[in-house]
Parts: sequence; structure tokens; C-alpha cells
Amino acid sequence: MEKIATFNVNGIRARLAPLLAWLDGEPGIQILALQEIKAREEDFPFPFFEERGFTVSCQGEKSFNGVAIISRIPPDDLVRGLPGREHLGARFIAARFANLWILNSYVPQGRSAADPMFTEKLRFIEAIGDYIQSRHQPGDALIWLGDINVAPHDIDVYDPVKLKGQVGFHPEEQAALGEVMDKCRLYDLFRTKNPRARQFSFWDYRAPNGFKRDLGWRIDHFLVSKPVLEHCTACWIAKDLRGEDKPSDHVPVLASFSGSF
DNA sequence: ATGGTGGACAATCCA
Repeated sequence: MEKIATFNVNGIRARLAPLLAWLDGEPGIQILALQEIKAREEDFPFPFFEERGFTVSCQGEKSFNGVAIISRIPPDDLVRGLPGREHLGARFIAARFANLWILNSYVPQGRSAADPMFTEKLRFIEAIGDYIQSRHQPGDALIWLGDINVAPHDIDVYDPVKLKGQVGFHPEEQAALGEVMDKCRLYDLFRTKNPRARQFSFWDYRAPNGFKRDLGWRIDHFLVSKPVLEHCTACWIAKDLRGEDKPSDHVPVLASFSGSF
């Protein structure tokens, strides 16, 4: 079975051991997209992935942000950085594998609705839409995945009444994301495959016992074109990584596919 | 009540 996964690792060096243990126990992963590696490219622990047969393509920076695509097969094309949004840090890398494009993004969190970074978040989401429209057709095999930092609907957060208007669950960012999905003809793969599942991919470290109480958000996504949707057999959220000694505040999201795109 | 915890890095910044 061929799998693709996305994971906000929250520090590739701090999370290396649990990440590798998880990867070794999850056969069939062809592509693993990481966000928040928090390392320069020269500080990325390449050998641990290369000795397992993976190629690492990364866009890093010191201390903050940083994204990577870890793949069984080397990419045929790479794009580092979202055009026009490079000032927001290392938050975008895209790779082509035959006719499949993977767009891996770490969308700005936004800080608060009144902060200038919230506007930057909206602009970043719009810029992804422009990028996709300028380079792709709706019939292309394309996956925009990663930490999108937006929970799309009420079912995607633990308390939609309390959280309405907070960053990550704000009507403006939900509208911006919805517009990109509409104009680029993208599907929320997890929601399409699991219409009523109330499952989360992120729990704030700062909420007391937030994970045990399941005070979660679904903000890590696979947003896919129709050809990708049609070849998907399942999309699910990993559960085991929060049991590790040093858990990330996120867990991986995975999708399995049959046939070719 | 504007906290709480965690990563990177070296005083705080970011989430």
C-alpha cells in the first residue's frame, strides 16, 4: 500500500527518535511532508533518513519554521519558497513526482485576529491559490498538504462556540481557505473520506491536560484535486505519536492510494 | 484570570 503523510514535527532534532520509530513501524510511506523542522538545512539530520532509503528535500532556517519533503523516490522538480511570500520565512516547498505535485506548506499561525500577522496569514493562503492557478489545471494530480493552521468547520474544533473568532478558527481565514479550495477545485480529503469523524490533529501544549481532555483542533490537511481523491482508499489521523516520551503538539495525518495518478 | 508548555538558542521569540 502506498502512503503519503504530513506531520508538524515541532523541531526535527528534538523529535528525531520518536519520528524514526514511528516511520519504521509504518510501512509503505512514499512521501512524508514535515513542517516546523526548526533547523537550517545544514543542521537537518539527513543520514537517518538516507540510511532508510529516503531522499530529503528541505527549505530550512535557523530556529523557526522550516519544511521538508522526505521521499522514497527523488523528486523530478522542486520549488522552494512561495513566490511573493518569502519574507514570512521558510514555509513552502513543492515537489513533483512523475505527474503528482506535492505542495507542502506551514501557513502562518496568525498570533491574533488584530495582529498584522493575521493579515499576512490571509495573504499567504491567497498566494497559495494564485500559485496553484498559475501553474496547474483542475485535472492535474495535486496535493496541497501540511499545517494549514485553519480548522475549516465547527466539527473540526473541540468547542466551536468558545473558539469562534480565535486564530485557527476565524471566519475570515475559513473564507479565505474556502475560496482557494473552490477556485482550485480542491477537496478536504479527510473530511470527504470521513464525513462525520470528530478527530483532531493538534492540541495546544499550554492547555492543562489538553491532550487527555481532547481539547483539539483539525488544522493539518490534505487538500487534493479530483484525480487524487479518486485514487485515495483512506485518509486517517495517527494516534500513537502522542504516546511517545516527547510528543509533538501535532500528530501525523496519512492517506493511502491505489493505482497511479 | 491574558496564564499555561515546549523548541531553539542564548535574551527572548514563536506557537
